[in-house]
Amino acid sequence: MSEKRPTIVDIARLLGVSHSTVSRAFTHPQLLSPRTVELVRTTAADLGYIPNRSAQALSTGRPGVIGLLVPDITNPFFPPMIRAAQRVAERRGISVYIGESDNDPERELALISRFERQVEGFIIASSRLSETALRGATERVRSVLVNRDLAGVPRVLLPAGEELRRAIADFADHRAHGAAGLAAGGRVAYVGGPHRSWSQGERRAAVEEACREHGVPVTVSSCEVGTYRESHRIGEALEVAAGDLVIAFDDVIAHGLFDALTARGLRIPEQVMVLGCDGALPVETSPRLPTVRLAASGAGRRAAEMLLDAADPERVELPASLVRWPLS
Amino acid sequence: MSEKRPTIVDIARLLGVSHSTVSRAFTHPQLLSPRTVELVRTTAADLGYIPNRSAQALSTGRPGVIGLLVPDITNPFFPPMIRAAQRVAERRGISVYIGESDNDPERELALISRFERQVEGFIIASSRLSETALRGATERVRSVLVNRDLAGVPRVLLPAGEELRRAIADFADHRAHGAAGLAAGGRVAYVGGPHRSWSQGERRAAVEEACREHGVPVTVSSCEVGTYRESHRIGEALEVAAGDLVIAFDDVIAHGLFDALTARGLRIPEQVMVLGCDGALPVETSPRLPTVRLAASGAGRRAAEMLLDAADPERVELPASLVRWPLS
DNA sequence: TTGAAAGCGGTACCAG
DNA sequence: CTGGTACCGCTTTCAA
Repeated sequence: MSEKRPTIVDIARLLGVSHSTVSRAFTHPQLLSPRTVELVRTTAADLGYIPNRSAQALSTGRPGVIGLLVPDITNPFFPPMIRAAQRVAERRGISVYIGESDNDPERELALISRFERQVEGFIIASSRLSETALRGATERVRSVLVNRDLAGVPRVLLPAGEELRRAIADFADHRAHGAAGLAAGGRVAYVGGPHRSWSQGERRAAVEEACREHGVPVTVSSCEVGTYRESHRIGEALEVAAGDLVIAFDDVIAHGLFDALTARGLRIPEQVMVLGCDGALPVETSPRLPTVRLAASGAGRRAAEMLLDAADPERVELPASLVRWPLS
Repeated sequence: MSEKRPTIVDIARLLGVSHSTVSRAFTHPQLLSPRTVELVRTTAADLGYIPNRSAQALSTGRPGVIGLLVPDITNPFFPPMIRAAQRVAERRGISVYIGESDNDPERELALISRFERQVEGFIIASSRLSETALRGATERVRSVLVNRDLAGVPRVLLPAGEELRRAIADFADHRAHGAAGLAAGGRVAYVGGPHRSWSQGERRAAVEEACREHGVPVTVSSCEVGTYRESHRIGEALEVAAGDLVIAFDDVIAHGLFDALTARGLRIPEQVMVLGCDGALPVETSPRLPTVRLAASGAGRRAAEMLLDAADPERVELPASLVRWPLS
């Protein structure tokens, strides 16, 4: 396998032209006579010529690759983002290195220094780095952040706060009017995610603010790892009563809570409502859980475009949508 | 950002040695005096030297990258595989290009030709290519297949057949003894996946054979796209009665069927059992569905090792395990 | 044990 | 419009 593939020199020799001509036929065809371009291109195709990216990278200084860093590829939120970014890159002839930090800042930093020399830039999703570390990295390599709000660095944010506030407002409203089996004393229980991330802060703050504003009591707890299994355990002990609204950091946690609460005999959504976040699970439950659906694909696409088109709009927010919400 | 990073020439000049010496300090330290090696290495570290992979690739002819092709990155089966392969590659200083074919043979082929010149080899998971096309590709570039059984090409297989047979044997057994609410007339309904893949054939064949062998009537149908939504719709119309066993191609389909059947008033698993495959969902249902859990991570790891260590054992099967199965 | 020099496969500048 | 040539950063003979 892998016979020696033809280079521009082979093509040049075959055509009796200089290899610069062959190169130009691909990179600056305007400088050449249409006939020459045509000739070069067809023989190149005949020979099965494919440019050597390493050589191009070396001579242009542009590697033709971007790095995409995620904390956890098995979190269903990321694959759609990866896919979208990849599609954009592909259309521009650019490849994507995938790097997974495993939620570990050390590993994230290691990945960055491992790749920084080889890529045109990074898309760093849900970075676990400290502000200092992240700023240092982004100063060395062109980067676009996803779900991290660092002033001065291009970033795409998927805030869920607005929709969470809406949900809580609806909840407070129904509660006040004693509608639909909601007891007057209903509370909100927020179960946060495992990491200190921008999303974490944003969602929690929104929940707390909205509850304060609407005079709804709220309790806050957190996961350590964020798996279904763990949140199920949390749900077994969670202080919840009929009339409450349980808000989870994400859909996986929401599902664990949902199942645990159901097992405790609480009827959902009639007695207790469970609201998740992300909207990227490949499966649903029955009854289907409401969620704040985030534009993961949109974020991947936008981030890639910002990175590759070097566009300026440096802080982009993509709207979320509250779906399957029974109170609106 | 991106100041000019130091090259071996910078280090060489600083030390008053030739740049070949610097190069050797990294690639063939045995050839140098320990003092020189030490000297070069420390000043390299001081300067923050990072080798330029493109240059290395160009001069050695080895790109230091492998390509990992999957049909659908949002299918929860693949991320653990990607992660595992990535870890192995990383440990060897090799990066991973991720490519998604979107279940489209054309796209898969396009990705292959786009990458083949830039990678040391491919891991091709669940290829959708015809045998001819795939053989052509694997002749040009070193490749390891996952879940595709092409003689002569190194491959890692995750067969589910044995465990499916076991499940059906259990089912037939219980049915014969009229145990646990299983009506004597119970049947097996197999709902296949959307693609003609090796796994598809393997699972379906196993189900049909085992049913024939045990004298259990079986019906076979198929998904067109394989989403939760679609399989839910299929479940609404599926011909099922109390005492039946429903086997789905994967867990996503199983969940759709499960919810639809539950909505039809069938109690699961008391009246109807639903068995999935893969065991990679980030969430579970309640009651938790049994599944044939495949070693996705193991496959990623093995495939990467086979590719990078150029080892010979060319056909590897990784065992599956039937989990949460109520009849064993 | 080290240096000099020739590539690897392209790009891009300078002439003509 | 096209050819000649230097160069990108590193590896690898070949000599010394």
